[in-house]
Amino acid sequence: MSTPARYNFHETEARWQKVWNERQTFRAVMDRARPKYYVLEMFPYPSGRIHMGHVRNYTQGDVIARYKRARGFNVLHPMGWDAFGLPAENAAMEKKVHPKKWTYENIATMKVQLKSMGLSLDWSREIATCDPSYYRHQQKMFLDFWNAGLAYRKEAWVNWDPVDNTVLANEQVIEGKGWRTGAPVERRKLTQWNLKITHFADEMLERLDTLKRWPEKVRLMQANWIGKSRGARVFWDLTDASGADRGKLEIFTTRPDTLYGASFAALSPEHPIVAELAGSDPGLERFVAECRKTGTAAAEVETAEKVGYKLPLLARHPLIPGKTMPVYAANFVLMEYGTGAIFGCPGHDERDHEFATKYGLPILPVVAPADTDPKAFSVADAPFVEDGVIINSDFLNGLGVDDAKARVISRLEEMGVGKGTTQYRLRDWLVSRQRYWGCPIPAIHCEGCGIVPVPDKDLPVQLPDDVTFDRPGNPLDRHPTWKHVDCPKCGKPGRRETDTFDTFIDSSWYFDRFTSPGLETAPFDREENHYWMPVDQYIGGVEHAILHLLYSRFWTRAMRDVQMTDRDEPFDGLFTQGMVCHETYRAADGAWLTPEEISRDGATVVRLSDNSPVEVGRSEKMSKSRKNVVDPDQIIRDYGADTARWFMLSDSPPERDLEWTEAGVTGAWRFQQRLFRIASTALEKVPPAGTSKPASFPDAAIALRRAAHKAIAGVSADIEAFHFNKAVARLYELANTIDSFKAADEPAKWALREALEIFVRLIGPMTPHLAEELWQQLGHKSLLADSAWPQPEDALLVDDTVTVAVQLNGKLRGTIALPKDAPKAAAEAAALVMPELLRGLEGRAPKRVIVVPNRIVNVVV
RNA sequence: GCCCCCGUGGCGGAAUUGGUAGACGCGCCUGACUCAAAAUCAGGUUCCUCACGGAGUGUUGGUUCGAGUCCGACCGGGGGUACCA
Repeated sequence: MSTPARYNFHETEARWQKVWNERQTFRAVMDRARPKYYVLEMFPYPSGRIHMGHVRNYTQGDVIARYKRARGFNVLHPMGWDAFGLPAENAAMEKKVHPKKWTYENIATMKVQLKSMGLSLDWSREIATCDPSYYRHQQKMFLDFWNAGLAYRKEAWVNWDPVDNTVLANEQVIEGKGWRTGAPVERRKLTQWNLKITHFADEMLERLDTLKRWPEKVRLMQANWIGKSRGARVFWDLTDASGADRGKLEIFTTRPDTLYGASFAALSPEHPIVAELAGSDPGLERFVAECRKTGTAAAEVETAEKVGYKLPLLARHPLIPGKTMPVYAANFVLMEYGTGAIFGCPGHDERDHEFATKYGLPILPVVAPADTDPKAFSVADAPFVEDGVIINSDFLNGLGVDDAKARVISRLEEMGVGKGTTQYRLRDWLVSRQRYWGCPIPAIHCEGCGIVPVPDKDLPVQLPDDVTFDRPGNPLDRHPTWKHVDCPKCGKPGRRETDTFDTFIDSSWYFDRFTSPGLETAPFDREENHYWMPVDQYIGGVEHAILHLLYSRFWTRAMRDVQMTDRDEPFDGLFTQGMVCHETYRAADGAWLTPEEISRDGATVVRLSDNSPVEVGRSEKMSKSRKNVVDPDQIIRDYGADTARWFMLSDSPPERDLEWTEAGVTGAWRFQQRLFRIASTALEKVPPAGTSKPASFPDAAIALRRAAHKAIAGVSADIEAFHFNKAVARLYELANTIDSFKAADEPAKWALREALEIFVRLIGPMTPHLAEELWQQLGHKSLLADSAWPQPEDALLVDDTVTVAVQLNGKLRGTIALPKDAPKAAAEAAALVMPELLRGLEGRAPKRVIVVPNRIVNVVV
């Protein structure tokens, strides 16, 4: 036997990539006769180089794409670039390179890197969101939404990121800090563009239940973010100390059942009534200013004491004639939620209790635990927030909380002093950004006409190239000429809007654009879009559970409302993959070290440069700051794309974090080599392709055939269920079985070829280059990428003999081999003569014997 | 605080509907090959015990002929979210 050649992945991977490219194997064309399958991974931001997170994401998507393709689906698997964004501007400031140049150079680099992974992508559909041919349609859609009342400008308190010098949407503030910079956000009152995402709050919440192929976790996060709560709005008459009418106060509450326990009213410091009073009250003005200073960071909020400022007003209780209560401005009342005003019920709310205790306000219990004597029940020390029975509340006494809510709301409505309402936590999407490298907002400010849309004929509003980044702030704003345009309505000099769109708009419809990427006259062709959409399988990081995934659901509905599509949801199936982690290393001086800077010998780890000891830290998400990054380029160069892909899929379930280890990679690499060797050795024995099937097989060959056909069924099910690690384990098993198979006669050799062919087809989605190579060596002229997925023979999926466990009182005593579906009596008889069982029985007679066919016999004494 | 998820060998992780716990891989050990090493190949590898056997899926209690899986309480880890009235 000749020594098998070593597998040259360099040459092989490049060769097959070239073949796929030249034959345009993965080009997608609409074909109504075939079922479509749209596989999409979240497109990358062109930051410079791909990282391991990309490799994991795109490997998973590629497995699905290639698998579905083999199963006969017309697969669309495109790739593009989320190309607008702040890093390009930061690069411009630091490296004096234009954002456009920087972005396109990064795209070029990353495209080469992605191509080296051997992904089954249709590159002819590549798009970049910074291309005017893309964003012109975005501008047009925005104008349509504006026209339909889904976009508006409003002055409001907004989140300002002081590092990026721009406003942020609510979703982009994480624990009081900017999502990109981590800087504590400031509150500013500004006039900004908003999209009316709240218009769809209820629909988006309701439809979550129908997204069966989304992770439960993501649906839950979105539901919490939308935050629907039922309650009531209640109107309180305000008077001053003399009893003179001072208007009405509207509050929101989810606990109208506790209205009889009210002891004060509190307004947000930003409430209009407070603002008005502050004009003539310097003390109040100081209080409001003080509240504004307190940050919104989680730690600050938690420790901040509840403080109030008593206003010269009294509120009349809507249900208790003659009862009035004090009115405060209070720092814990938010202007953005409800009506910016509350009533305080200290007996049944933590915050109100703290506030009332501090200011000596009455604390009256109006709900008591069901089995407690109401007279003995006190909430002086702590509020009672659980369900119970209403007390001290006139017509509500004796009711449960839910009944009381319904009863009091109908009473309030009868009296005309309140109404039942639904409140959402979700707020409208603030989309203007005071930045250059984004899609210009197509609007013109005119002194006479107000804010005017840019006419269709003037679209796209293109970014000017000649901008400077020598100063902070928005380069568009200080551009000498760009913003000076005439009003399209009256022709007088106007001013162009210099804000650009939040880049999350760019990514809210790119999946639609992929269905007709070159179309100039519209964002997409209706028929193409109707054929390909929705995305059947979307894959990306869970960090977008709210941001991108919520915005995309909104944009899809907005397009529907302006009659562009008839679709409600963009993504039929969603999978969120885990992060790629790596150990961290620190030198004695505390400096982080890269994996290349260290050397490992058994348990000891030292620094390569000077052999000094290195402290090994826990595995964390790969990040530049901790230096625990491994460059995919390097891995692909040293081990090949197939090895990187195989390792990404083995071991860890795809939704969980994966720890990247050098040992794991070399293990994956050795397996590629071993496979090549197993196949090469076997190839010398097997009959040529197309040899007809023998009439019968020896037992060993039947066992091999069973193993191969079971692998088909198992791997298929595993891929469908995103259990790639289990599919990998099955493939190892099949490889081991093939490796140890001795093909003595012709039927056995035929079975060996069959098993090899099945194996090669099963690894096709995972290690496509090696599989394509072996497929060719097996004597096939056509591409594996164009071949159908193997079909298992049903007869080979079931065994004719099964191993049945025999237990004594539930403890395993041994196993017996029985024909499949043997009668219970036969199983029992076979078990009862087992020596291991008899020894355990010690002569006792069985009280009961439980037989589960094909599984277990349990003897009970 | 509230909501959700997860605790299985030295490690990553398997285990349809409750039915032989530890598949598969990594690591480690032994042996073969080699002057030697690497690579490769063969065997072993949950723990205790020489063995027979026993124990074992975070802890603890329960349901069941039988529990990693179901139920209760607790401990630990992770994620989401929050003065949301």
